Amino acid sequence: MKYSNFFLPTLKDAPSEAEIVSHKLMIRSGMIKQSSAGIYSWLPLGLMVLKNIEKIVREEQNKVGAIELLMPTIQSSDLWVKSGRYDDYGKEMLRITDRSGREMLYGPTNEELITDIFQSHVNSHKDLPKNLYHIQWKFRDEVRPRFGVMRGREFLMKDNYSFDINEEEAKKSYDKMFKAYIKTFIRMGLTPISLRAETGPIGGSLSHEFQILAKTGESTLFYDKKLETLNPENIDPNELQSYYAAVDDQHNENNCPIPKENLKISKGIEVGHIFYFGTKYSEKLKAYVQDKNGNNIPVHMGSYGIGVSRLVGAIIEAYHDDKGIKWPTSVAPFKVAIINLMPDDQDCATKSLEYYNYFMKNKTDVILDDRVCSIGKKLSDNELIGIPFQIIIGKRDLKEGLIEFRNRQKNINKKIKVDEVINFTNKNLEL
RNA sequence: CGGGGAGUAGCGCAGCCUGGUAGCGCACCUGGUUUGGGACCAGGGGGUCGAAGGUUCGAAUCCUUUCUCCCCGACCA
Repeated sequence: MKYSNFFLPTLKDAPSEAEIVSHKLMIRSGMIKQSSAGIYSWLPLGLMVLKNIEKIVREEQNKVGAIELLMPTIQSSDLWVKSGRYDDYGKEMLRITDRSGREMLYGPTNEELITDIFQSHVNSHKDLPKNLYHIQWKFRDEVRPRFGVMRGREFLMKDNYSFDINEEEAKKSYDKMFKAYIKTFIRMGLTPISLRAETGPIGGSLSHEFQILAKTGESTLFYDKKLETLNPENIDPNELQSYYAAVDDQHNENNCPIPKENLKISKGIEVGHIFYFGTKYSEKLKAYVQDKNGNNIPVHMGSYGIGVSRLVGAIIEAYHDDKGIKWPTSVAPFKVAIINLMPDDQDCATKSLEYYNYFMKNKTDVILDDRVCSIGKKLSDNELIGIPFQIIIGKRDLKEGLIEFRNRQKNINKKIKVDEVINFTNKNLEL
């Protein structure tokens, strides 16, 4: 992508409505524009990141055998009446009446719909286990939306639902998801901390929430330091679940089960939540299968959510400095930025294009900053949008056969010979 | 939903107390000079002052109503 052809409206000052750093940076870097309280348009740069996160989530789900489908945003109220949640959900649920006076709603979650889909097609224990998911926009009419996309009313969520014959099998599905979640967040460059959680209105008996570490996080976490150094290739859910982790109001110094030297305290942001809730919905919505003996039994279910749009904000909370965003490479909108400081200079233009064409051909996400504007603006815009690897081409260095290479995350600036730029960048991309 | 704050140009703000028909910085447009950190000079465009009603010869400014947005709290992916 050439910057001059792109739509990337950066701002020097954030609008006064933005308070926390990720919200400010998302607005300043032209990722989102607020439409109304808790509802945002995703501008091209923001959408790219959202899609990258979505892709990682999808890949990790598919790897463990979850099957993607897509359910609607607008649902009819009748299934919710059956499950008993039409009244329970209260004002958080956005209710809509269609032209014939039917009561509809913008789905805040999808247990009812998925259970209905399941029950109408699955009748035998032989079809189990099943794990279905979708990535869809949800709406919860929060009393007080805030923190930009981290607590919007409209948000993109990956939610899946597992169906098993009994509790023991359901726990296996649960653990599989648990593991997939840890891997998903690690792939995004984050440090996930899993905590045993309250089940809340979704109900059930077993639940974990996943927080990621960020200095500016909302909750304070107390946890075993082993949770900080996980090897994604070698995750044992049961072992992880046995490690100590608690949010501040559950933590008690006096009966903390682990020694003080192993206890870490950090701020976190919740980005995922998983539940096992047994037969709560399957009984109400008649999701029964026949077991080996021909008995109709309700399936055991779990549900698993990842806040995809929230992750965009959360990652920024975890990775930024006073100049802007520092994207982890895996989710960055572009991996490489080629910054031509002097687009009017023939040599600079030629060199920039040469690199640009190379990366385009090699399918590396690359942006060429070919704008005619001051150097300061160019460099600060690129710092703001936080592309991990920046190749800076200017007349001064080029005369000496040099180019400046920057790693935004590691704060590394380095002069490199022009001929080595491509190899050097590729080497960095592999890390 | 309780408490607090704010709506004036795309963004950040001043003006309001003490009414006289709107201003600054950035951004934008034109021309020129610049070129390794948001550059400079000159010229220029853009606002029914959130909305409605009222007071007044006259309202951004005073009064009333209303809408929106933000912050703190209780609640959540």
